Amino acid sequence: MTDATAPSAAAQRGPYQNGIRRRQEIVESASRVFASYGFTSGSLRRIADEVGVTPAALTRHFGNKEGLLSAVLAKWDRDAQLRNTPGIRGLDYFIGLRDTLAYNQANRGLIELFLTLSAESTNADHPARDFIQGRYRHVVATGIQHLREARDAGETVGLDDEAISTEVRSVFATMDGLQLQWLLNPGIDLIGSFSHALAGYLERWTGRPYVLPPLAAGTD
Amino acid sequence: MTDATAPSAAAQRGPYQNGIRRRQEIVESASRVFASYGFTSGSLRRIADEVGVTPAALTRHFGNKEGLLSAVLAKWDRDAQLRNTPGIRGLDYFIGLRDTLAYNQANRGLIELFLTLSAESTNADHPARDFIQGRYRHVVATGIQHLREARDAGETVGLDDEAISTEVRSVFATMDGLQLQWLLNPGIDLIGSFSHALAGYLERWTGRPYVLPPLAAGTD
DNA sequence: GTCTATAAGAAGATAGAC
DNA sequence: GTCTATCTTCTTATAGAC
Repeated sequence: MTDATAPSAAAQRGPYQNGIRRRQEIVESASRVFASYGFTSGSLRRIADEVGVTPAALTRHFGNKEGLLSAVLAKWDRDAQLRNTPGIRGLDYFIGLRDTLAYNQANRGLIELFLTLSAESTNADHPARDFIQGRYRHVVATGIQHLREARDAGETVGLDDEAISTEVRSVFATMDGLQLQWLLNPGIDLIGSFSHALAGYLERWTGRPYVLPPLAAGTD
Repeated sequence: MTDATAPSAAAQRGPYQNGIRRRQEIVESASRVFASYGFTSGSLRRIADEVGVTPAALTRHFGNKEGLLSAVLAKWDRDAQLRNTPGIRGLDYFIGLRDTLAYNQANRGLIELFLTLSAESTNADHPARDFIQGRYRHVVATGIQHLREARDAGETVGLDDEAISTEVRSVFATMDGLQLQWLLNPGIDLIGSFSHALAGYLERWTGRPYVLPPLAAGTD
């Protein structure tokens, strides 16, 4: 396929334009396939068929299958960084987790990819194990930092460092577990259930009833 | 399925003794392999190698790979029934979840199997999907029943049916999420973290501080 | 850059010997 | 009951044409 469709203005006639777009297509397709079938069972052929090329084109672009997985994880990390809003701190960080959940619900593949790779990473020699472990460490560390900040600002009652660590882990556990339930049964109210549970955590931390502001619409 | 009846006293010299024992060995090995690699990626060859037979022997016993999975799930269900202690009701049921967690921690393969199959069952046509969905439905229904019983006995404050459903789902979500964290990082205090979170739920339900009795030793 | 063709191997499953 | 041998299909990866 020569693909000599010289596009008009925007597309420069530079030599690597199509290759870059093709790479993006492949990474997006690979994300879907790995999310659905896992890394081991998700085949290069299926990805290639989705994109409309042959498996040889994939190994050409990414060296081998693990190289493609690395590209998928790198993109995941990059996208997560972009969604990160640095202005939110302290207890507001946890309230903002509902927006994360809403985003995940609208992008089901993200949850599937995390869960599938986590399950596979149960094996010590899985290529994504370090990434998954590191990502969890980072998320928990961030949560701990924000809850400590809230405590130091006097917004909480009776939380020592150990309790903070446990509470943060429990919040993310509840979040992950509800996402798992939603994957298996999309009929459940994911946001509502988490909001309910989150209010419970906040009430315990602050020692007073907590009213959650409604979810901002259009979080897309 | 033939499902030969259990041999009465000592090993009768009946003709099927070795076959039955061999079946058990295969199912146990398959549970381990499916837990580690998933159903799709866990191969008959690996299971056969573990047991010390050829893949042909496996298909001979169970028809095909799905038949072997069915046997694994059936055994899982049977074992779960045996651990079920029918005397525990109401709020005590939730306190008893810590014992379940302790058992799971001592039998890591159980958690791996559930998580791996859940992740795979994300695909609508996975052979274990109905089983996993049904199992979750059953667990949630049981929890709802016990929490309602506690409410009707006047042990809780201000819980309508919808809140009960949400609370029960959140408890199991926290449990599953902590188990996932423990699989990825066995260094965390699984029982302690869950006990802490569980106390929070119980305090919210009963409206008063809740002191959890220590975990019974030797839950094996 | 993507293709066809192909290598080298592992998968599930079957047939028939013992 | 379990074996060996074999079938078909699918896997990742490479070589070379265009």
